[in-house]
Amino acid sequence: MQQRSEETRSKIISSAIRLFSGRGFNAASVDDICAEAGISKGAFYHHFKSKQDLFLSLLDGWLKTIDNAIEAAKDKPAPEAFTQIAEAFPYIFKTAGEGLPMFLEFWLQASRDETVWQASVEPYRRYHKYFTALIKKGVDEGSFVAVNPELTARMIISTGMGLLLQSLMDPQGAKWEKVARDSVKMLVDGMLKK
Amino acid sequence: MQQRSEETRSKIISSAIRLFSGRGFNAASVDDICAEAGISKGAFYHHFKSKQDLFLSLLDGWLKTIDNAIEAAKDKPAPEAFTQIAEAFPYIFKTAGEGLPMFLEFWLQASRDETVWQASVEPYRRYHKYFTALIKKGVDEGSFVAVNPELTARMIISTGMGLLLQSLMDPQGAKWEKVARDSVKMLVDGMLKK
DNA sequence: AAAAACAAACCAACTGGTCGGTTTGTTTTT
DNA sequence: AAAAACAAACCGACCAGTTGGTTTGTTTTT
Repeated sequence: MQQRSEETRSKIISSAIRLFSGRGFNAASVDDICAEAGISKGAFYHHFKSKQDLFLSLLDGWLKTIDNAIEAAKDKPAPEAFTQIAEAFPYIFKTAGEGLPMFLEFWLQASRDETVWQASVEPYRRYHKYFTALIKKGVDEGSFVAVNPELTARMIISTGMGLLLQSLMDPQGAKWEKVARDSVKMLVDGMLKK
Repeated sequence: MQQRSEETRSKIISSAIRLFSGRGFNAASVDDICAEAGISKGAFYHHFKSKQDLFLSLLDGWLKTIDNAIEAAKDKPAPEAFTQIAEAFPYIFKTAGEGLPMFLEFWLQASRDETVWQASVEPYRRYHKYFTALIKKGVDEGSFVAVNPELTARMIISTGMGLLLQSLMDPQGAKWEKVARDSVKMLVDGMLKK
């Protein structure tokens, strides 16, 4: 009963991730998603009340994986916490399927669709606050020099986003994961007390 | 006769920028663009042979403004060159019209459309090479410490892209321009020999 | 300088097709 | 028998692009 239902649902979700990230929300039709998942339109509308509903559900699941990664690094000293979160990034930003990044699609829709924006803006601000607090904590612990934590947090987030964007255009397998790791290392090293 | 023609063409272009950046390439229809520009579809297809042709034409113009900004900073010492390019960014990344960024739309289409990718990848690699060379030049001039120029260039580009992405979601007027300026300053300071 | 010819610029109606979404009735699975 | 999935048909809206005819400004002829 729930077994089959759950399987169908997850087939829809992984097909949707693949198509949304590959073609974009608008260009991927419900028909396409159903065809990819090998299910009927009826089944689709049994699980999601609309295409947008599906999208918001994907967004929700994705935000949860970020929260989990942050939660898992909660009690570590600041430099280790950054490193650990950086390690989790390649997974977070690839979500599932072919490993194509949904992230940009989430962001884009958030900038254009009021409902998606509403669902994203609070978590987004929370992440920025978290990174800022983590830097301040590093300063308090005596391991970081007193930089501008607000701005530095912004830049760390920016770097992650920018690298993802670049990897989107110029995909070269695991190479970008190394670049991401090296970048975080460089940023953290820059903050470390010599 | 050319007067009127040129005026129509520029009306199409500015409407297209507004709509593409506001809704995305797919969601903005040719009908919408014509309505916004206050011209007919016939006029549209007189000036551009397709919607994609219009898009490529916008991309081309945009890449030229970047080249110009880089060209203008050519002979300055490295730290000044970075600062000058950073100053030009707010203009480059806003293109025209309502000031909404077309950049993301260019990037997105490049990752999804072979033709757009072809038109973008060479300039993109050129910019990365340029920044790398600029950092090396700074090292040679004795003003920068010997960092990893390749990676640092990537990070500078990433930071710019990431900040733009953030500004897209959380628009607050000129605030992001200040953040961008401060970020470049921070990155350049980090490279400067103490 | 007026008239005629011309081509570029433009318009508005239309084409063939696809879209997301929904409904209806049937079959399979639990 | 209830839940889940299916297949097919339907719809009003919208899409990019085409067509054929009209306006506009310029050039040539008289």
